[in-house]
Amino acid sequence: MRHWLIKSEPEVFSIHDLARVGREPWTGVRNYQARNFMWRDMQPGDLALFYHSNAKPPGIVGLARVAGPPLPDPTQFDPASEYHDPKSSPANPRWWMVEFDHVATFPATLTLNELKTDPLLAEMGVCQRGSRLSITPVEPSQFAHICELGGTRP
DNA sequence: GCCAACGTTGGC
DNA sequence: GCCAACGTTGGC
Repeated sequence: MRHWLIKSEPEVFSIHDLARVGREPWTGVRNYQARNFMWRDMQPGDLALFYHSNAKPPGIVGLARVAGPPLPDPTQFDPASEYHDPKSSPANPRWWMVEFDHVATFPATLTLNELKTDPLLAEMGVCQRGSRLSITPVEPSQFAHICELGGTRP
């Protein structure tokens, strides 16, 4: 099993929204690197850290699980969607997504500042200056450490 | 609101 | 294929 970190702006979609709906299609990713993670590398059952970006404070707020295989992101075919891609077609989809299930909500945010000041976590992608990728792989040891700090068992 | 980082676009 | 311009992300 691999481990991941997924970013979401809580004003758009928060860990509480995920807890409420239970399962959410991760639509709207329009970066090839992040797409490849979902399309090629994620397996059903993989666990992900749920990260709130553009939040006060930013940080990890819970856990999610990859619910199934990659699917074509339907928003790419919808002319009314802000994620519409006229260069894509249902016969040859360009953008893929997975669905995430809610696993846990941390009792408190594990803040970016805490991640950066922890020697075991400071190397994580999300801690690096200028990191903008919305999906990044996480080392199993880092994942386990974060679950412990977050007071949560996956 | 500022701005560094980085991806994308498009002229050549 | 190069690279300047531009747009977006996201912490601060």
